This record gives sequence, C-alpha cells and structure tokens, in this order.
Amino acid sequence: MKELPKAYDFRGVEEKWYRYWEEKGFLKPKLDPKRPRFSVVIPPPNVTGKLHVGHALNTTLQDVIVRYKRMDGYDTLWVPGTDHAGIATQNVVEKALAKEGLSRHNLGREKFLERVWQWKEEYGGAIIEQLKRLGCSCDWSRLRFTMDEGLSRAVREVFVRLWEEGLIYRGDYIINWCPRCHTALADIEVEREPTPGHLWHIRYPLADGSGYIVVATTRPETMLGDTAVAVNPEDERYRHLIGKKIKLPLIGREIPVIADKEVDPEFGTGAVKVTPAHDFADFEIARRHGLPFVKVMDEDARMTKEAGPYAGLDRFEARQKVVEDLKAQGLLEKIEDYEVVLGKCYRCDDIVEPLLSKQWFVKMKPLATPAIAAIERGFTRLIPENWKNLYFDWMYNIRDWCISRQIWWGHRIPAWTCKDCGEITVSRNTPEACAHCGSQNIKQEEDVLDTWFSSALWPFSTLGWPEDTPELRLYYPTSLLVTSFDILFFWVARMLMMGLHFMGAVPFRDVYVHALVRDEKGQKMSKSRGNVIDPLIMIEKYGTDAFRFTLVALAAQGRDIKLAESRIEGYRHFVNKIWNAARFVLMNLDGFEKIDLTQAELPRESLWILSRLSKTVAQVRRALDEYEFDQAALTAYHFFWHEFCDWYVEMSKRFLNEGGEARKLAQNVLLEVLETSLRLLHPFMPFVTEEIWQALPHEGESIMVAPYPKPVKEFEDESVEAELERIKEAIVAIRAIRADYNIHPTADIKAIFRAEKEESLRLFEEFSPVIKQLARLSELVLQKGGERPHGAAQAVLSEAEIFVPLEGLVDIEAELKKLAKEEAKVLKELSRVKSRLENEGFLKKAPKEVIEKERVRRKELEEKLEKIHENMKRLKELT
RNA sequence: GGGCGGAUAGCUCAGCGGGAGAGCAUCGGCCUUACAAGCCGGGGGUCACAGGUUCAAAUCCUGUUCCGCCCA
Repeated sequence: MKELPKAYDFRGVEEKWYRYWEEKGFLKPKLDPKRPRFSVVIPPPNVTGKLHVGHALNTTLQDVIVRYKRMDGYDTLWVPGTDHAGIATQNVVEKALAKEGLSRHNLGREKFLERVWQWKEEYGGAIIEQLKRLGCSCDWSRLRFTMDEGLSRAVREVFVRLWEEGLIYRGDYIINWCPRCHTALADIEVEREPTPGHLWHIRYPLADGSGYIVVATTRPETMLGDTAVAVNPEDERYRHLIGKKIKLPLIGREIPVIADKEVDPEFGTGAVKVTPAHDFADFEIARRHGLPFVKVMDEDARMTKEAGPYAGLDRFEARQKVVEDLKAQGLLEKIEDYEVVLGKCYRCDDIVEPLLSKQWFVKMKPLATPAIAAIERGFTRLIPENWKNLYFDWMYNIRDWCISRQIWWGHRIPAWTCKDCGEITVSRNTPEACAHCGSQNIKQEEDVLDTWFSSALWPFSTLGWPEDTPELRLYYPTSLLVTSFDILFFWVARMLMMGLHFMGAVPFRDVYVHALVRDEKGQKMSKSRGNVIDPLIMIEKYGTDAFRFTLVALAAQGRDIKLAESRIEGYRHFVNKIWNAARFVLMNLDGFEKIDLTQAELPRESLWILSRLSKTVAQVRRALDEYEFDQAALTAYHFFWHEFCDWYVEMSKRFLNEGGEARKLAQNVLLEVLETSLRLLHPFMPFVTEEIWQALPHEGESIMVAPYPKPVKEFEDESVEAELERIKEAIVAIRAIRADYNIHPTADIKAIFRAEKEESLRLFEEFSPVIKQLARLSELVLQKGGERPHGAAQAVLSEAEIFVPLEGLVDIEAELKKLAKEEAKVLKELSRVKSRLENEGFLKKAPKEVIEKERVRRKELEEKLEKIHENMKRLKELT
C-alpha cells in the first residue's frame, strides 16, 4: 500500500489533477441522447475581468452541482465563456492608449478595434486561467466569447428579426447619457446616490407683467431649456394662472403655464419648470402637451448655442453662472438645502445627464409578458423564491430598453441609412444598396449594441443558434443558472425574454440566486475600502479545496456571505483532517481483501458508522437537490470529522489490533466509509479527494467520474444508533471525571457501573470492550443495585451511575457541587416536562408521538433525579 | 415614501412550531504511534423589544426599535 506524507501539501497536486481531467476528456459532455442530461452556461465574466471573490463563489457553486450531477450519471455540459463588456473594455484600452499619448479618435474606428482585439488576445484570457485554478469543470473546448463570429451572427439574426417584427425601433427619446463614456446607458446601468444639494426657488415673471410665479428646481442650469411651467390642475393656488404666459428669465423666451396631474403640489412651491430635453418626467409632460424640446446641453455636458450667453460653458460652470445672474436680477427667492438623488454611471461613476437623443430601443412589453408567465407558472424556478416578487415588480414596470451605445467596441448595429431617401435598411448581411430606393449611397449606423443584448442570447447562442445543432437540441433548455441577484434584471430577465421569443422555451429550469460576498464586518468589498479578499491569494495560501469549502459552507440561502480569512484557515484544517484519516486507513490496509459488507457479520460499532454514513449520504443529496449548499457541506463535515474520525477511527484501532477476522472486517469498513466520504465530498473539494482516492484501492479512472454515493437502506439501523449514543454518553462521562481530577489520559483507572435494570447492565457489558478502550479503563465492574462505592468520583446517567474509585483523592465538596449543578438542570427540565404532561390541552391535542416522548423523558429525568439525590445524601453523610 | 431581508454564545452564522446548535475565539488537561493544521474536557445564550395565535413559540401573526439592500 502507498503511504502518504504526513501533512497534505496541495501545491502541485491541484495542477496535476486538473491537467489529468482535461487530458482524459472528463470535462466534456457525451452528447448521448439516451442519458439524462444536465447543462449549465456560465455567467460570462468580463473579458477584462480579474477573478474576485464573487466570481469564486458563483463558479464554485456551479461546479459543486455540475460535479454532483456528472457523478450521478447525467451527461453533463458546462459551457464557459467571456463577455466583451463594451464600455468597460473600451475604457481599459483607451486608458492604455492614453499612456502612449493616443486616443481612439486619433486612431480611428478600425485601428482602434484592432487594438482592442489585440488587447483581448493578450490579456483577455486571464480570468479563464483563474477559473481553472478554482477547479471548475467546464468544457474548455467550448469556450465562447460574445464577440465570436458565431455569437455575432446570433446577435444580427436577433436584431433583424426583432426589427422585422416591429419590436425594435429608433427615435428621439430622452435617455441616460454618460458624458465621460460618451454613450447612452440603460436605466439599470445608472446607479442612484443620494447627495446633499440645494433647491433653488426662482421667480418666473408673467409675460403681462402682472406678477410672477415661483418654481423650485434642483438643477437651475436646465431652466435655459424650459418650455413650460406646470402646476397640478387641482391646485387652487395656481388655477388662475393656467394658460398664461411666462417670460423665461435670462433667455426671454415666452412659455406657457400648463396643468398636468403628474405635478406633485407638495414638491417645492407646487409649480415646476418643464425641461423636456433634459428630464424624464418633463419629457413625458411635453409629449402629452405638445411642447417643444430645447436642447441646451450637448453630449459633452457643455451648454449649446440654445443656451444663449451660456453657450460653451460646462454644466457645473453654467449652474453657477445662472444662479449668480438670477441673484443679480433679484429673481432668486431662496436656496434651501435639499437631498438630491444623483444618477451615476455604473462604469465610471460620472454624473449621468438625462438627454434627448436618437437611439435604438427594444419594445419590452410584448417580450416581458411571456417571461412573467414563465415564472408565474413555474417553467423556470427562482431559488430562493423570494426573488419572485422583485422580478414581477421589475417586469410589470418595465420600460423600453435602450440598446444603442455610442462606443466602438461591440456589435455594430446592422442598420444602414440611405442618404438619398432617408430610409433605414436592416440586414443580416452587409447590403449593397438601400432596400427602399436602391441607392448605393448608404451608411451603416455608427452605434453598437448594449453588451447585455448579446448576453441575453447566451444560453442558445453558445449552443450554436441560429444553426440547428445537436447541442442545441440536447442541452437547451439548460438545467440550472447560478447567478448573483444584482444581475437578475440586467441579465436573467432578458435571457428569459429572448429565450422564450426565439427558442419558444425558457432558457433554464432553475435559477439559483446567491448572495453577495461581503467582508467580515458586512461591508461590500471594494478596492477603496481596502477590504478585498483576493481569491487567488487565498488559493495560494490555503489551497483551492479549503477556499471552495469555505464558500460553500457559508452559502446559506437568502443571506449575504460575510467572509473572514479565519474561516478559510479553519476549513484548511478539515482538508488536513481528511488527509490524515486517509493516511491512517492506508497505514492499516496491509493484506486487504475486499468483502461484501452487506453480507458480513459486523460488530455493533461498525454497523453504527455504516448507518450514520447512509443517513449522511441521504442528507447531503437532499441538501444539494434543494441547493442548500451550506447544509450539504456542514453535514458532510460533521459526519466525517465528529463521527467517523472522532469515534469510529478510534474504535477501529481495537479491531485492527485484534488481527484476524476482526481486522479484516475493520479494514473493509474503514475503506468503505473513507472512500464513500471522498466521493461525497468530491464536489466540494475536488483536488484532495482525487489525490487520496487515487492512492486507495479503487475502480475507475477518476473520482470525478465515479458514481455519487447513494444511501444504503440495509445499513440504516435506529436501534444501533440509539445504543451507540448511550455508550458514547458513558465514555464522555468517564473522560470528564478524568479531566476533573486531572488524571493523566494514559493512567489506568477502574470504573463501576451501577444500574438497577438487567438490560442496562447487559448493554454496558456488551460494549465493555469499547468503553474500556475509549475511556481507558483497566477494569470495568458491573454492579446490579446495592451499595454505592465510597471514595469515588461519580457521574449520573439516565440509566446508570458511574463511579471511579479514587482512594483519598475525592473532593467531596466538588462532587457535591457537580451534583447540585446537575440537579438544577434536571429539575428545570423536569418541571417543564411535568407541567406539559399535566396540561389537558396538551394531552388532548398534541400528536401521540410527542406525548409519548415527553412521558419517556419524564421517567428518565425522575430516575436520574433520584440517583442524584441518593448520591448527594451519601456524600453529605461522609462530611 | 414603497418593497425585501436581518437582529440567536465574545465573533461569524445554522436552526424557522414540540428537548437552544456549529465553526472560530476562550479556559483547563494532554506530543495517547492518522492528524499539535491535532486529541480530551469545560465555561458561555430572559433566541432585539412589546403584544397576540397555539396544548406548545427562537420558530407563526401584529406592532416598535435598530441594521443592511433594492426601487421611487
């Protein structure tokens, strides 16, 4: 038998097995229509990305399930890939160019894109290598990238079809504009942040000179673009002014006072300025009332010539100047402190401006309706379920999706505008001429599509759509999507909409939504806070298995994960524990001969551990099936360490020393439990389990393709489990006496078990070898009733009393104290049980089993109490 | 303002109708030939607060306080 080194060193081991799995093709699906299938697509990380702890959690959870299913006989496919991350990647490359003193505008579109591709080839693969370090079992031969040729074709196909169906349109709308990234953003790409600001109260004089109306605004510079003042039609204060004209200060334009029910009379003065080109609500008001749109700020957030004397000023300078000028003209009534909610770009954090511009949109209502139904009817399950509410809330209030981005890196919109007739031609292939007038004077749209547009197609585009591929037929819909809640709407909802629309079926059966990983104080990890835990550093330090196990053990549903490095360190100890248990088994495997354990005549101790093993297997499987990752991990952990190692391994030493048949049986049981546990743990800790498994007698090429353990009902035995609980209780009681009296662990002692009942004594007699072994007794005396020994330390169990004679050493005061403490505990419990059993309602309404359980408990407690009292009495007589 | 989640041992968290648990930390004793990254034993909690439902509440309901997140 192979002997293992004394401590587990993961270095070298992880790379070795990962290479082996890849070379052997274990990561690949079988494309076997006869087997049940399990498929997953990875949430594609940004190609610019670096593995952070969120990726690590997400990937580990997927791998746990994927490995479980693969071992459990499913034909398993896990598609990996990356996302081109338009804005983020463009920003990164632009930054690099800036260091060379270049900008994308110097280079021009074509050259710039070449540079991005170059950058992608050079650095884009980093995160893929990092995912491998985590041990994730994706099929790397199917690595996809959202800008790949195949995926780009899918994007075009979708765009063209949606256009043809009238679900894509182009128009002048108000959108979120990032002046720094120089592009439109979707609503959800804007992060809102409450910021201290002001509310300026400005006097707007009536054109007829009969007075003024005061409007309140948080953005005074936009007044230059006002085309009305609006009040609520119910508002008595302003009713007489409706229809009158205002002479807009600083600009002199005449604008009307209008009534609109959306105006909140409680806000400010109840009269609001309407700036249709620079405010979402005002845009809607203007559309309802047919007001003109005056754009006073451009794409750089500078004032346009419409802003008259303010033209050319930056938005913040303009604000200052406008306020000064109003003050100078005596039109500024007051300035209040006011908290404003600023929209910020989720990529660069610059303040987003609502801006009127020409953009492309997808109509959402027709796509959202089936996607709502899919969740309502359970075609796709959200786990945990409470995300459903948020999902429905979002989906019912969905607004059209602005999909055009004014950047270069991305899928260029396949639309060509004719310079002659002005019509748009949308086409799968680059057209020669305008589809409307035949003119060749056509020009392709400059804008690219939102990155999420291509991600929305991910579950079918990666499987080959629009081609009709075997993969698509076999693995769509996918089985599971694991993702973080923050992209539920960005991504998951859109995949549902696109999947339903183009495939006619939901893209995934289950969506497991995991939490955010925070630091140990519950704060979001961020570079600026300096509290980031780098997964790669953790892997270097503690090994992948320990790191993965920690994440899984902390992944309780519906709760954020607070990760502390000490937890990882703690679970590294578990890895080492497994290693050493394996070492022990291997050291004792000489002359090993396999036997059929279900046919063997085994000692009760061995029946016990096999029963516990079977139940543990069932519990772990159930937890995994329910995506209760923490329960799965902790159940396996507890069994392996605190049942197998702490008890059975110790018990087995006796059998091993005995030699002969006893040794042979013990070898088989040890190996069975160890090997099964390794398979049980493999999805959580792929590397150490493989390393050990390969060193054990085994069948097959790798643990990752060995069958996942199944419960063995023949091994489950309640009575054996109950017996062992009593035996363990007795052993612990004797060990406690040792500790109390500072008796050296190796010093031999004698114990007397006194019980009234024959059957109790029989139990202790049957198990006396193991009690003697684990409590280190030189002698175990069984005494039926009779006088209690003098000069002994003692412990009271429910059906026996244990005495350890300590001639002259017994501290009577200490013994009394111990008993008094025990007495208090028993009394408290007994009074609770008694009052319950005296309660008529309880006896009438509680289930029979519960009542019976309480009765048994009462009896046990009473017996125990009696023994405590007798022992106390006796001890007192001695003083 | 609306919605969701949380408050359980010093810390991090399970448990979510019938005997308060785990890991870490802590205290005491042990290098007992698998493991000191270990073993054995111990201490530590009016389960946020106030009501209610129930035979029975940490667990279900209502309200309050505090904390976090999302949306407006």
